[in-house]
Amino acid sequence: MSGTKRLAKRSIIGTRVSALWQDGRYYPGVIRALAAEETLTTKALYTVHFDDGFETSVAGKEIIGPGFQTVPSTRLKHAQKVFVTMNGREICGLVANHDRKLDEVVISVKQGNNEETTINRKLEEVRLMESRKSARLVDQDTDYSKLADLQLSEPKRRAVSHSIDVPGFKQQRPRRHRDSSGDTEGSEHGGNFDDVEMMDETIAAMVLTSLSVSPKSPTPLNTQFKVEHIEPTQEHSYVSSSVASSGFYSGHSERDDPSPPTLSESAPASFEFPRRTDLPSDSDTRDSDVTGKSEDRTRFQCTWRGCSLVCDSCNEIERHIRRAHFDQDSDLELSDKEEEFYYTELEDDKDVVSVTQSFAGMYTSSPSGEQPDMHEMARTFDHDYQRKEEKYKPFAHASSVPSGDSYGLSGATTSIPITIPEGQIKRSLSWQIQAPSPGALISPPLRTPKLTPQERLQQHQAQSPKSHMLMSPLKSAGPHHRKPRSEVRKCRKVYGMENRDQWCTQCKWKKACTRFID
DNA sequence: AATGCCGGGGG
DNA sequence: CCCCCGGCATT
Repeated sequence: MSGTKRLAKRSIIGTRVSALWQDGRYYPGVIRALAAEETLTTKALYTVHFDDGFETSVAGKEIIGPGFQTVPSTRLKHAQKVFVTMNGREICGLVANHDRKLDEVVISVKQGNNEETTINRKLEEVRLMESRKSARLVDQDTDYSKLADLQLSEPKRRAVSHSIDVPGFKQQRPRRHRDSSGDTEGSEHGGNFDDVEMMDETIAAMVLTSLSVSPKSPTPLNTQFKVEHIEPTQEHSYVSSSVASSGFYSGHSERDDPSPPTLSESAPASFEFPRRTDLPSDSDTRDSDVTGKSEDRTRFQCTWRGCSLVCDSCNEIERHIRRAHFDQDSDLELSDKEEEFYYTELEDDKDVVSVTQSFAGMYTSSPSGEQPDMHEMARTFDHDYQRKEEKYKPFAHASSVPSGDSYGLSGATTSIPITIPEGQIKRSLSWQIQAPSPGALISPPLRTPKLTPQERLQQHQAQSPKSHMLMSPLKSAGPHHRKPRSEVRKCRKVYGMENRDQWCTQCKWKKACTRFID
């Protein structure tokens, strides 16, 4: 009737999922946004807002949940929290051991009283999320599992309101730690590289030092830009730069954990943290992280969404990109130097660029807009998601958001109140630039003989050559109810008939696809 | 012919 | 609600 677009009940945004965290375990959370759409060479990245307040980008393949993998493809780590059905009831337990070969997951469960039992399940019987119950429980759920696993290290308090500020106490390190207690990973190694090595404290320290703690902010411009750094999930740029750096400091494992160990961070640290509320402070370190470095030379900045790492040499940055963003660290791949699509040189104008980008990187819950860098713009790929996200972002520029669809909002306990200083920020970035330059598309270097549904999906996304005008808000396309057939990115196409179970519900019911809305 | 999905069922 | 499907428009 009114809207041109009938939006589905659910899109990926807002989907409850369980996503892989740096510690190699999955944690419950909500898809917050598409952090980086599929490109020819890379997997889609989603911004996942974990129930415990953290937020980070996760590759689609590392997300379990409706619309994503149904079952983890890797070995479940010890102490991974899982859910299984036992006697018709869903119970929660911790993985004690997972034998891939035997397809056997040994789970230890705490029963009502205090007896602990172990059960064996097949991988596909194991869920990483509660099946039905939602938010409240996630939040409430006494994590028995953990309680006994390690003696509760500190009196935890429950944050009741989600928007309380924690003035003096900033969750400094947005990263969890590999279980300091019982991550007896060793139980059966089968050459599992899926495990995440913890980084040396030393190295971590170095990294942090070299990156984020430049003692002063040399650039005069910084002051002016400070404002822009204060809000949306600041940890974003923070996180990613350290992730990034870990990439080339540690040499292996794409997902190292560079943060220095903190004593009390316990294993799957899901519930121990006070809810993190974004505080408008602490902008300076990050500032320098991005802008503040030696000024006089060409440097390179990663333009990957959510990352704005700056490197001094072309090689470094490419390496970083390869490691941190492409899923591979082998140097052999990417023959055609695709990395160069993801970084940009910083020179005189770098101030603008980097600030802009870093902002774009942090945006998370602000209007999308990604590489606002005009130079590189010419060779952009698919910017389609800009439009999409535009619609899902409930907050942010109140002026231009069409309003109306706000269900993307994590139906759960975690919504961070974000206040964006209206005005300038938006101005300084142009959200919707797009440069459809068909020539810029390289033929995808596909090297997968057999495609999983996921990969098909990715291909599709990568290939679909769409770019039209950005929506004109008040203009309805026409009076006809059937809109011109949309893009070919529908569940059926993407997943194929064989994988019907992966389709979005709507597609199954022959309704309008909710997964690939356009 | 295949796809996308509306409108209209039934449980 | 959840699920199914006839049928039609679009490709």
